[in-house]
Amino acid sequence: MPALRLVDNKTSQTQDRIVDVAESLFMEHGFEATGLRQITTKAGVNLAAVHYHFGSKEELFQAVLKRRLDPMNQERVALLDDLERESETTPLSCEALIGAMFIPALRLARDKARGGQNFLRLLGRAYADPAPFIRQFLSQEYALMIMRYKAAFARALPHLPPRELSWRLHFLMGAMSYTLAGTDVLKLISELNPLDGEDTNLRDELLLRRLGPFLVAGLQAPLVDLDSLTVHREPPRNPSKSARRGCSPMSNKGDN
Amino acid sequence: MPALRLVDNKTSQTQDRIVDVAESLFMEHGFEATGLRQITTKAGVNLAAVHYHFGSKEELFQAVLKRRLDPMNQERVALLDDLERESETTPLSCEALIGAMFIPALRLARDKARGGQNFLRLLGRAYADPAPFIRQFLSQEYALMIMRYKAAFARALPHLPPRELSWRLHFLMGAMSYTLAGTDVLKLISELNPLDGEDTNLRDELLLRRLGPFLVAGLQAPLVDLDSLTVHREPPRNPSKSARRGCSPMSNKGDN
DNA sequence: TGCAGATTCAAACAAACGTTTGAATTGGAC
DNA sequence: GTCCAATTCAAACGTTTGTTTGAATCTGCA
Repeated sequence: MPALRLVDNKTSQTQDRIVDVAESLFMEHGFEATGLRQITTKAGVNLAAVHYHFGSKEELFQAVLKRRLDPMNQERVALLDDLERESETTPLSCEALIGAMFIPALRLARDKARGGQNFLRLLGRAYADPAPFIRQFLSQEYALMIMRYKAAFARALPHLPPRELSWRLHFLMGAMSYTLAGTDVLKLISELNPLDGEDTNLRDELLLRRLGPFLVAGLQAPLVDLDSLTVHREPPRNPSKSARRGCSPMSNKGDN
Repeated sequence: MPALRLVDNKTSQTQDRIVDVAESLFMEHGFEATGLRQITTKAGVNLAAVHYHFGSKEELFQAVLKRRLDPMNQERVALLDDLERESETTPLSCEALIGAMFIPALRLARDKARGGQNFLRLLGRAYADPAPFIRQFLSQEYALMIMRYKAAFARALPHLPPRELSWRLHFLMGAMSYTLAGTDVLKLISELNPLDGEDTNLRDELLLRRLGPFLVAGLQAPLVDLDSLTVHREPPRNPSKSARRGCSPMSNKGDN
């Protein structure tokens, strides 16, 4: 039984080819539906090479994610470090924090021709996967970055109670990852952008200028009065009344 | 070869058991990773029953989704019908529209003990699945509802250009589906809610009171000036400048 | 040249996959 | 009781799955 990855000074060509092909196939068919034989055949390597270099299919999957995820989150933290170093006294703005979170992801999406965009779709799939080894891997992979940004947002929005902030960041991550994954099953943005295929930097800037204000406004939304809610066990006979009841309590309490 | 589903007056017990078990297993392991033998064994039915009643594994999957998706989206449209009938003249508020979209989904999540929540996680997986038969099925399943609400939001936010509205609804669906799926890989809302296990109606109302204002504020965010953006091919040497540059252009143009 | 150690290779492992088949069983209508 | 259709059943179809094995090949150092 050969030792795993004893030589790491010059990463083998075989490993790279496997990870490259695995990334595209995992993205296309998902983790479970992708066979090792598809990967090794398309990569032009022997089937046993996967287990020799990575140990198992699961570890190969983690290697695929780790290769791009680690640099992205490190860049996010580095940007936050820079921001905090430059403005030691004044708290950072939500705009700056959102930009620092979003830009590394966009840069990743743009990287390596089409590989980057594929990776983010693969990441979107991994988010929704309940397999323990994936969830555990992802949560540990994001732990540091999330902790840092959570603290930074708490300073940027000092009036928000901690739990309210957690929820709003939850919504933020939802909108952000949904947008980055770019699945759009609902064909909401079907009207094709006339800038498609043009300058990607310009497209990214356009996207950030749309997503940014949406998220900033959401984060800064006025606080609601959670105490005044009344609960009804069963909705009343008329469904329309139930609907109106359901949205009216969103009325806010103060003006922030 | 027996005809498929010729008798539909009294739905067979076997079909229901298959769909019930398939829903929980598809949710747990995903479509590809779930074997028909797992389903039929756990359901206590014969292996061939799946093909007899549904035709194939793919059609079984669609049946699982359709069973809960159809009523939910029909309820959404019905609520919108009621709202529009009641206030013919004045345009509907964003709060009302968001509530009408969200409440049927919450009611589904609460339905059938734990089955509902499982279904929404399964739905979250299906969103991210690039398999053509899933994407085609979902987009046709949502088509009518999305069209109706898009038009309603357009009337509620008449100052938004169509493309801007599409993007904001895209962000809205991202936050909403991410929240409904309830995966939370990033452990953002780890601080467990003290209301856990208590009245679900109250929990739902709380959730809507948090998500609603966030989305309303996002939808009503001031318009940005998309013309004034300048594009840089390569980010400057100092990464912090790149970060600040990335978030500052979010500054808005008018006050809506 | 010769000896390791790292890597690749073809081949096989048991197990599970979706699907099909044809006979056995069931349930009502006459 | 008989007949017909709907349904269930056990068994097998041919593939494909992830993983393992042991020998062959390659690479670099003495």
